[in-house]
Amino acid sequence: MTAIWWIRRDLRLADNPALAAALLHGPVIPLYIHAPDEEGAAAPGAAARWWLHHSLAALDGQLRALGSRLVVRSAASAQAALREVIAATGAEAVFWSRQYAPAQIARDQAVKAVLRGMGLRAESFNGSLLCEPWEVLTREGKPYRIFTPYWKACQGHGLDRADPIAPPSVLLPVPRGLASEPLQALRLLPDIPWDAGFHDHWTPGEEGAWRRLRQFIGDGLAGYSAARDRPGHAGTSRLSPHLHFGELGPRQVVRAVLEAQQGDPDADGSRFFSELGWREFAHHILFHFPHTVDRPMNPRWEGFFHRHEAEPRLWQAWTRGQTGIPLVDAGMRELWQTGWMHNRVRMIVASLLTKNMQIGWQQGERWFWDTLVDADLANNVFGWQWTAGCGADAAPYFRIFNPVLQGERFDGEGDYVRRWVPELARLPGRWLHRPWEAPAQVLRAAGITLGMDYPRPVIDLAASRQGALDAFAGFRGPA
DNA sequence: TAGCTCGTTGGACAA
DNA sequence: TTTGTCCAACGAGCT
Repeated sequence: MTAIWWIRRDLRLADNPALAAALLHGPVIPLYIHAPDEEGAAAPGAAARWWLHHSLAALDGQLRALGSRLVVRSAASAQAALREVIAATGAEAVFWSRQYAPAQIARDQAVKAVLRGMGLRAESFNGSLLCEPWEVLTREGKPYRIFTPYWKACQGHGLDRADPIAPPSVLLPVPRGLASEPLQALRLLPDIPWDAGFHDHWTPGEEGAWRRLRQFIGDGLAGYSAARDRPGHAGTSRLSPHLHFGELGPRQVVRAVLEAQQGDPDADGSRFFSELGWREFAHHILFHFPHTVDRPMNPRWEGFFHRHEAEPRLWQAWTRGQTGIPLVDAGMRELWQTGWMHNRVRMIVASLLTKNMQIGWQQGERWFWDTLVDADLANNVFGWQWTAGCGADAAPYFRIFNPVLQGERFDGEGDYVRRWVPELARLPGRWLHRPWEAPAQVLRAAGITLGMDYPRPVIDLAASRQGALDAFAGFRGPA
């Protein structure tokens, strides 16, 4: 009794409950459907499409090694593609891992109803979260809005509830006649080769994910709490794109870290786990407050973050890493060249855009969406609203990052700025994060003419900070 | 129920 | 240089 494994963002064979259900049912058709128009705001951006292409290729390789292959279809709707494959194969069941963006939920509900109406088994599984959003509620049965109590409750359910499901060791072949499009036909890769540097930093696919996880556990876990804040050092796990595409599930990550902890008393996973917790919380918020896709979680801020929507000079400087503020430029260039940015720097560039520049967070969110390989709707929207001060965060509005002080505190050696803003490489550390204050002879000795080799700041940090504070204080919410 | 405490990631300024 | 305090007011979640 043939079953379709409808593959979405669960591009792995190990610990995959949808695949496991399909295997129990009978011969499995691994089907990837490309129907981005259906996904709304969650349709992958350019950098994520690059990842998706290579991850699908990797999955196809794994499937072929086991005797199967990936079936790829592009279609106007997933439902249409599923019907075609069902008609061609006589499949009697479809299994998939859940997604949590509003458009995806609506699509899946409709698909499930139609398939069941046709007499098929249609079931969805939790393939990407530690806790389903509806499992973790306050005692009043309402969704949490504050991280700490949420995470406490989530952990109370047990992070390591079930044993991981082993990957299949062999698969039955997909029927010969069942057509599949070549991956290239999906046109996921960029026309202009801006992705040239990506391969130096990333290996999409389940194998690459495990290599990254093992590397992190070996090198990074012990010093994680302190090292994670320093963008110039490889102190973070860099698992975010692997998790987004489901090449690893968070349960597998938890399990691997717990096992490592048993053998090493220095390895304390709790800080790292709480980062997984933020990922969970972001999905929890998106599920329970679906309007946050493009509107503030708190309606009080409706209409506030739009004022300099069309300030092209500031916007252009920000996107291109030419603001004249070294840490910000380093981050934006790291993003452009690698498809990723260190988390602390994400907060700092977002703070500059939304507060100092007073450009709407939605604009920054969409830029990140297109340029991050780990772009994840729940995380991205959550992070931007958090920084802008209109999301699930109780912090006061006067928290505005100062990119100079942040640079001096967390990139004191200047490794990060020197790497991504090489024109400043010869500037002494004392001036590296504030080149506009450097004496003329220091700049000369470093081979820098401000305004020529490196921009003067496009915005006055102190004045714009005050401007943002005034704007916040003066805003009384929508009428 | 009503009250209490607390809120990932900060900055400025004074001492 | 480091440390402490303040910067609004609120509302979530617990007791």
